[in-house]
Amino acid sequence: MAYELFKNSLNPSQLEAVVHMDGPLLVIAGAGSGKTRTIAYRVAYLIEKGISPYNILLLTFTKRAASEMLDRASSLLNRRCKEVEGGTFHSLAYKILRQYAPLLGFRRDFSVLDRQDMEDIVHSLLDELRLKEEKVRFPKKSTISNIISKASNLQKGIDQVLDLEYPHFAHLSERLKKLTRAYEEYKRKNHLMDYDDLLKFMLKLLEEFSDIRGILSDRFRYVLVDEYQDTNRIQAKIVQYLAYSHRNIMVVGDDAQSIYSFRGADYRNMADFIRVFPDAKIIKLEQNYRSTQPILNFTNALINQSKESFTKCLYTKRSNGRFPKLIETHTEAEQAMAVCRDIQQYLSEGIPLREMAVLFRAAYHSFELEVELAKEGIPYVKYGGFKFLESAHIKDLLSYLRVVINVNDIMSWRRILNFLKQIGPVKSQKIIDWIKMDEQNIYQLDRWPEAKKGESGHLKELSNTLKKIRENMGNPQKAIKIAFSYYMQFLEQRFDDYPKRKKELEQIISMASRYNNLKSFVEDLILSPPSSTADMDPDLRKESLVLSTVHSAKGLEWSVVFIIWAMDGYFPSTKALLNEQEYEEERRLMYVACTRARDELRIYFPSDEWPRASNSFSIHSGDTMSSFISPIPTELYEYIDLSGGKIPVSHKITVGIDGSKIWKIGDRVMHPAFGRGVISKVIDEDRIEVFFKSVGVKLLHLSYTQLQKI
DNA sequence: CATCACGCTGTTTTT
DNA sequence: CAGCGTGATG
Repeated sequence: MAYELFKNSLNPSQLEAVVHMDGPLLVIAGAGSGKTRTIAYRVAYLIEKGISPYNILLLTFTKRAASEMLDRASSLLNRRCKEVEGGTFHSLAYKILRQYAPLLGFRRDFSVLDRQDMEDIVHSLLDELRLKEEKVRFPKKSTISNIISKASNLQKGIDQVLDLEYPHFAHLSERLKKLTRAYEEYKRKNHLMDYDDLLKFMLKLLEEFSDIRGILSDRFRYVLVDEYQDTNRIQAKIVQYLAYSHRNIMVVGDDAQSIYSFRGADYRNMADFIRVFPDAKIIKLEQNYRSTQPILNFTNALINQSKESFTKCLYTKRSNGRFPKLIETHTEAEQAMAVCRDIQQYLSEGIPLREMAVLFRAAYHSFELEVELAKEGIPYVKYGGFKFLESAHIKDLLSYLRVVINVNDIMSWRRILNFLKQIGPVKSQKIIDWIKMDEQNIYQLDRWPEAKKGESGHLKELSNTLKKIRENMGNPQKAIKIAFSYYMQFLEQRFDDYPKRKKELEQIISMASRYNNLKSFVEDLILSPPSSTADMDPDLRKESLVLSTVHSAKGLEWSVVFIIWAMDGYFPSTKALLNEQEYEEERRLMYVACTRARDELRIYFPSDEWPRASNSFSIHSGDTMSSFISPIPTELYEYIDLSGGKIPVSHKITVGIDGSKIWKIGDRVMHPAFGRGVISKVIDEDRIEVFFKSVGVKLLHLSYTQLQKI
């Protein structure tokens, strides 16, 4: 029955992927080639063939992607499709480790650290270990966390990561290694896992415990993995272990769309798949159902500039359509105005707002546009950038719930104790230690032996609140309300803009009504945080324009896509000097952004901001927009000049004797890796010596005259 | 030991 | 421009 039904709605390649039953399968699926559709149909097909949803595992990149596919499958077949185990690698790992963590020496109720928690720990360990010396500058805690995280994700040593990506910190390798060890130790001692640990320990579990491997592999008899090009080695291995007893594994991906290398993703996993499973069936999906041919011609040309060779070239039957437009404006402000005006134009042609999106590389690139949209009264929702859930007030509020759920949640304790008057990091730690001696202490915090007069009152109030939350574990909404009314006092003194934050907290409270158990509510929020307020309130998206980073826009599509591509806003960052690898990544980002458009593609760039204009010079002409565009045949797009013809002339930048490029802006001399420097000596017209405090290094640079001109 | 004020620094992307 | 670290003050 299913076969008959599906035959008419799928093309031959898709159908082949859908009805494939046992054995490894690699689907190379270009953008817009019906990947989601294929997976959804396959889930429905398997279930229709009598496979229990319980035995199917669907791994995706976001929770949203998983539920979309399962929704679709269930509308094809029936509601049973929703019972399929689906979600991110991280959420699966969490679920499984919740059960088996004791085998690895963790408590079952370990808690999960987000990035900020990780940085906080790194920070306090840094002080504790006295690793910082006065003379030598240490990387920021966020940089350190990046290094540690990357090493974990790549399964490499700190040394290797430093060599590869942070050569300017290579001399700190010993200290960073010591710090990393301390961090690992701290997490173990306090039963904490960060995001990377979830994957790492899941793999360890599968590697070292053959019985668990057996149990899990038997349970997940059909494993489907989406966006395989964005998995890292650990994830690839996890998949292999999960499939080891049956080899019923399907991976779907597109090597040209791999944009997560910064977190260790390796598109070569695609090629490796064939090596690991030499008998894998390979299916290519090259027909695009999304974009018009002019848009595809443009994107094909864009990605074919790449040194890497990709496995497919997209084509479509939608042969008509307008050409992509390249719109050059003078400044970013003019760009924002141009975008707004064009949005109004499309609106007047009858295209609804929800069919339009503006995409960009980094969250802050849309700031100016957001101002303009507000002025024009165009409603929008924004995806990407900092998470709603990561904002301090929300983490604060959740902390009260988290400690009730799990007394060992150190990070939450630190937060909420710190709010109390006269209690800072040191006393907090003492109280936490005291709580650890007897968990019941949390409901009688005022009995803390070292409490001073003023403190015990506050502690008692906190205890009472926690007690009331505990009594309402079965009613999350009420529990949060209790936490909320207690927390209000701190909210007001902590934030000037508290009315806005209060509203956001109320939004969280309203979300809680969908749950009947406090624990599952909080766990859901931690492991799949909403990426914008729109995720919590679907109505918001109905009549709004979408603004999104390219990363958050993956898997979505719109009729009209506006891309605003700036290299930087404030001043030329190190990003302006791209090395080949970064440039490659930049191009893929642009490619992914372009392929989201069904009918209209408009790419805007401000010539003045490439990089910033006024006191400006352009870095290498090869690094600017024109380098994306110039290799693309001009007959593939339409160029619109709103810049008044004022395209800045590129200057070549000085090259230091170490081969590095530096540039000067105002009174600052910038180096791509070392950051800001000061001119310590002017040797002659052509040579200067620059001192970089960040690394304590002096560099000799040529062509001072060039710098001065700038 | 907590808190506040000032000055320096340096710009992504996500689970 | 905002977040961070430092150092002085209570």
